[in-house]
Amino acid sequence: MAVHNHHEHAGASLAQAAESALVEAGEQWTDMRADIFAVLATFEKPASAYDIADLVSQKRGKRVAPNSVYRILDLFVTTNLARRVESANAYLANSHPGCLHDCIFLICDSCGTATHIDDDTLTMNVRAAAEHAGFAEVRPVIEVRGKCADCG
Amino acid sequence: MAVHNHHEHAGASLAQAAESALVEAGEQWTDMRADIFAVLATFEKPASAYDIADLVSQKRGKRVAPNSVYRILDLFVTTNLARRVESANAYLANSHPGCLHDCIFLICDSCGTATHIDDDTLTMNVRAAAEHAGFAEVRPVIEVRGKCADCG
DNA sequence: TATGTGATGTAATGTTGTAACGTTTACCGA
DNA sequence: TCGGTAAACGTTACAACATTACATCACATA
Repeated sequence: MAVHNHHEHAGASLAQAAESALVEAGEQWTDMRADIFAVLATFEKPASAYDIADLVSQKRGKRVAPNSVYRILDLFVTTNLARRVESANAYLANSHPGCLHDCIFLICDSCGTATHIDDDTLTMNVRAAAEHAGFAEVRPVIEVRGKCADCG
Repeated sequence: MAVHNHHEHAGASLAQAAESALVEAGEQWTDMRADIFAVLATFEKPASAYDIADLVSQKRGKRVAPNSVYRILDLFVTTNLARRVESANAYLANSHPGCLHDCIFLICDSCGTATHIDDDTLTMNVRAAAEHAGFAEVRPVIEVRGKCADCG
């Protein structure tokens, strides 16, 4: 089992960490980005770009188009502030930005909440298998749909 | 490394195998289903429901609505004749129906073609990790995006 | 024939994602 | 202070993916 130390952030601490990470990546921490990150971070379940657009629109009292949200979500994903959950067409805030991982997401089909596991051994094996098959620049997508402990 | 014997089917043999598997599952092998499976099986890349709808429409000389295609694709997925590739919003024919697996898909971001690996040890580890976290009835989604050998 | 069931057809709509292009803002050097 | 530039953001339109509700058809059988 790979050992790995995390800071699991939440709330203001998480926003702080996100800001640092983004600035470190040479990007700006604008009001819009802060708002979108804040909204994203309040979700337990993967949030769709449209969900976020609605909430940010409310928050600002002015319509924010999905389009703008996608742009910023893409930025967040490439800078590792957020993750896209492919099997849900939705996004999650990364609770430990600045720390690079292949996450394994667990999504409950019943209540929709998502948690994640970090198991570097496992994800490395997946990468290795793909590379062995001749793939390069691999980006593993490892998600597990199922029924969570609460819904069991 | 888990040992596992497959029949990797192709062409008519694959259609045959699919038909048997579907009938075995207590479902009918209709013309429509045969056509959709045939079209799906010609693809190297994951095929969207709309792609399939277009081709089947041509083949039949009559518009087949996406709706009908989705219905049948869902049936194929539940009976293990086809797989959904979550990260591509598309489907692949299962080249060894009747044989139950958690496949690992490798999708090339450059040319779009998909291959798959069967590594039961690896997928069992993913299942185990999810179950250890309290999840039940788990369905792993393991896909790797990257650059295939040909595009490298 | 009447009735039930499963498969398919039709139409409408909802959801997710992108493209193209215009406007604003922040910052920099003259 | 004045333009110039580039990044961020806004607006509109549209493309791609997916579902819902309901109608119809074919076939089996009471």
